[in-house]
Amino acid sequence: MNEKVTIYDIAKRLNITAATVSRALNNNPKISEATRLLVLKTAKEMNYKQNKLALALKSGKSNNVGVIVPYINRNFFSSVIRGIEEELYPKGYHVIICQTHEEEQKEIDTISNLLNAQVDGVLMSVSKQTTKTEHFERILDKHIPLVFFDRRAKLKGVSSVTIDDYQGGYDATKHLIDQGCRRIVHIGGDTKLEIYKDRFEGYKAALEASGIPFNPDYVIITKSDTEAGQKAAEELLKMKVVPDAVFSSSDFVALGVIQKFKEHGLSIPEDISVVGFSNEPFTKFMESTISSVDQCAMEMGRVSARVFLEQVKNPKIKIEKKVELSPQLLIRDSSLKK
Amino acid sequence: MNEKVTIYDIAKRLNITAATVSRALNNNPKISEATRLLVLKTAKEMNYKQNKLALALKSGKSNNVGVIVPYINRNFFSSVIRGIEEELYPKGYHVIICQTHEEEQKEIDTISNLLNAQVDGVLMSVSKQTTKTEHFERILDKHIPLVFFDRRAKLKGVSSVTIDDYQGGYDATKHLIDQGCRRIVHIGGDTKLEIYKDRFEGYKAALEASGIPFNPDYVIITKSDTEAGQKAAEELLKMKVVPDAVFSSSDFVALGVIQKFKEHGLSIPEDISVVGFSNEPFTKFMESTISSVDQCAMEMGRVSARVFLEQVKNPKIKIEKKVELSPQLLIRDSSLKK
DNA sequence: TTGTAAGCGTTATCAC
DNA sequence: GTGATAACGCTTACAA
Repeated sequence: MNEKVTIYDIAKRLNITAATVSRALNNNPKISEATRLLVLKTAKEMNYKQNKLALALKSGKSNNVGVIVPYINRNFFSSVIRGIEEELYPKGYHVIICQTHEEEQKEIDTISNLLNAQVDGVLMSVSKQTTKTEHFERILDKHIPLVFFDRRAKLKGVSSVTIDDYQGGYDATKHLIDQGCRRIVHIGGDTKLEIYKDRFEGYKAALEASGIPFNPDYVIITKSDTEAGQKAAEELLKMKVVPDAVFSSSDFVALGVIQKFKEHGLSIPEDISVVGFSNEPFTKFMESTISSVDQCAMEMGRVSARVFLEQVKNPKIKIEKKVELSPQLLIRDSSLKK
Repeated sequence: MNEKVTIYDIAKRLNITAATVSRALNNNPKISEATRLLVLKTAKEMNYKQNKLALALKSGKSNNVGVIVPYINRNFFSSVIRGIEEELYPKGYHVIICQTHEEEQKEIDTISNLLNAQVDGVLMSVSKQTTKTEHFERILDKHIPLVFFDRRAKLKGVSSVTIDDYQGGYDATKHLIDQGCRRIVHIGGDTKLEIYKDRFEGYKAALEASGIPFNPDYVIITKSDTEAGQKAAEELLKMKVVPDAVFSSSDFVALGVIQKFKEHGLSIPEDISVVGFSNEPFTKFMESTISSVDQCAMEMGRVSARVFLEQVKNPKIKIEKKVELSPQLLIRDSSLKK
């Protein structure tokens, strides 16, 4: 009972041909109801399962999509992937996971691999190191749908799903201003990445809208971990006039900042208000919770999947669809003065 | 330049046959060095890429493995998957992700799907709802390697990679005893799941080893979220003699317990010590950190992948390999008295 | 309505 | 050492 049953086995059993079996199984109209039912019945009896690989080779469609992220065990990315999987599985697609470790070369290799494996689409978030675009073009050359989520490459004709990072930065900063803060620091990431640039721009715009002059000394560009946050906080503590708020593009950095400030006896948010970005789970589990901007990760995954499905359905039309989800500012203890 | 190049195209160009091209590409010894190099050169020139699907159909090996978890965006599972991916990618395997949402039917469907897709192996953590084993046997019938990680089904002849949950429960409880606690509560999950049963057994064994009588009233079986922890804490607060320690099989429950206790003015760990399980990221980010038992998620993924590789290398040998990793007790604020 | 045969891109087994 | 051919399991013109 463990050997593979093919349509030939069914055909042999019924003294018909494999083509007929195939037609019956695929509800091809050009077949008599009688044989159709008979085939279906015996197929079930014999425990026939379609070999997707043969189908894939024949049709050129593997029913697999590749999803490429820096690291899969980062909450944001695993949540996006969850959304993608939940949207695509019911449509018969399987999700192949690949990690770049933020390395451009690995991204290039991975794409090459996925193309060899004949994936029907690639959904990805670009690695931080990436500067080239040739490997993306190789996907487009093959007319395979490519969808960027969150981090996209500068490339014409490619769809993307992001949040409005500018708005996120604006809202966060505006909220701090509303709380009475005036000396608002921004700690961000490398502005070569659009997401960080946009958050930074949103920050500046909010300052300007409130008539607060932009101070370049109040901007720190650094990595996205707790340690970087602590170091940044040390810098801030050295200033003649210590800032009264921090808007960070990373929750981890926000956490590091808070830790260091508390260590120095400052109160959050009374002395310094802090808002992070990403709505990492820990921000709401902390004893004193951290305000953050939610990135709608699962929704981003779902929407990315839908954009892919649209493109795969209309292969001729080359649409560049840019979906921008609305980020949500979550105001919590770290920035809400009583 | 975007159309697919096959070995036939190369053959045509060189006026040789596809078989020869194939041999050259696969370093088959029965070929002259001259043609080998020539083929390799033109293959590169023409930008030939092997079609993995054709190879897969021919060989019966897809170079894909299915990984099935309840939810991919749970830190533990995404970390295991990261480990699996990092171990398997260099060996040429792709990881296909599937989620069961803890539903048995979805687990059954998923396995059926993966088998149709001719995966070379299945690595999985069993859903909480699962009671049947037929769907696992279908994998074994096809002689496809099956590896359980963390949660395994009761099934002979299947390899598994787990942590020593008994030891984890023992260590956590012993630590609480060493801290001077005597009225130690255990909050666990459904003991139908081996992991919860083992942690519970470890707890009991540690009590016994220290001559502390086991008290059934000190055992609460519940779900694994913060709310459940808060409810459990309320029950404990109603007791005539309030316990002095809690060992929880879940970090989320531990968090809920701590929140509720603090709400009632109790100090952690002075009044009640708490140890959780899983080493969820938030446990070490909290202002007052939570002790927990680390489950070596990434390592578990790596090892699971290696067990799969072994089995796939020796298809004849039917080994039931049971790897048990050592959990690591991480003592933090919530249980360490000054 | 059903059968025949070609083809998807490889590799493997024969011959030569 | 190279070529011809079959085979993996399926779908689909084209015939019948």
